[in-house]
Amino acid sequence: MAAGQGGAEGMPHGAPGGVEQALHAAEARCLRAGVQLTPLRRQVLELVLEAEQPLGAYALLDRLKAQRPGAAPPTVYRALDFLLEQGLIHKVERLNAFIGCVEAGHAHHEGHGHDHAHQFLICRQCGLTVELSDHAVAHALDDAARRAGFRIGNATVEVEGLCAGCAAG
Amino acid sequence: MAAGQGGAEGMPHGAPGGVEQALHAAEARCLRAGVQLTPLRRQVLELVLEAEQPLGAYALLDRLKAQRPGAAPPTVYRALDFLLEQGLIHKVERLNAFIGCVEAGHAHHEGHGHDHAHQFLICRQCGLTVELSDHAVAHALDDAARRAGFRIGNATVEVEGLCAGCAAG
DNA sequence: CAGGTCGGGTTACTATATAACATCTGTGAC
DNA sequence: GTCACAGATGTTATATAGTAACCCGACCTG
Repeated sequence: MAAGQGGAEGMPHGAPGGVEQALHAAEARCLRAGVQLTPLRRQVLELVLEAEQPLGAYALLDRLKAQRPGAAPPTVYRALDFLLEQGLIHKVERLNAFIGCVEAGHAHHEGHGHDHAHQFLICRQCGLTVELSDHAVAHALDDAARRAGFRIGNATVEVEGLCAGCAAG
Repeated sequence: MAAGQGGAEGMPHGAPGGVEQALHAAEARCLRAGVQLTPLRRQVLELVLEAEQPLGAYALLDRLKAQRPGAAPPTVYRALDFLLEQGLIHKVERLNAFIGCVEAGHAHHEGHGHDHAHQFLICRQCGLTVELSDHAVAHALDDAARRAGFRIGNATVEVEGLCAGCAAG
């Protein structure tokens, strides 16, 4: 929970030290939700969290095979579906890839977890992907949708651009 | 908010009468841009515009085959790439599908066309997909991205929810 | 005509995702 | 104990989405 208490906003994923901690938080959360973070699911989550960038399902599958030779596409997709449902990871639609949810370990999200407003910034050059939880964006979107008569559910917000480093370089 | 003078905002796609008109606008626009809206590209655009919902590339391919028996995946993908570049259609990432751009025919977009801020509202029940051009959303996103040090490019904003009809029914 | 660009045909392939069925394991009913 | 069930995973096959590479013909230009 600590890790990035508000410092999480705008942090790149894959901060190496935080992985263990995030796994423990995920365990606790699943326990409380009454669902099972099985060894397989935990392994897949770990692979996602270890990566510095969003990973595709087949990239995950390749890595998973090192530990589980028998792994096949359904193996990884089922684990990913579970992790998505629990709000432990997100899918980046533009990349067909998966990334750990920065907010997953935060106490104030536990309990309603898998629905927090989030946005991704994706650097077109270096691939850096940053998760935001910008309230103003979420609110504007909510507003616009309501004006159009929509009752809104999950939103996919992904911006492609250049990160500070690449823009400077 | 020009064409349809505010009326276009929030309109469902596929208004049947408008297809011919949109095709003519597209022709004029391509002429001005110095690019060719060839018969194939025009056919694909027509198929996209005729549909009431976003269509996948292979659904388009099937329909295209009625007119062009030899059509293959590259046939339709190349046409779609062109139409995307010209800003005549959009891709809905969550559906891997394509839909006509509501703004394409608007005078004030011609000339810089393919980059206007847009958002989609997608009804999870009936599939109704509505395109918005909400300034507040675009601005909030721009802001948030700039604060994170990103120079922003294209944004994908897609909200899944329930349309007015389905929420009422 | 030589050489270029562009649109499109054709073949083959890669990548992403899911269906359907089989197996195993734990739990509660009886 | 064992029957039945549910959940998780294994296994095989297939569906869907997207691209690479090469060719050819039309057209334009020097």
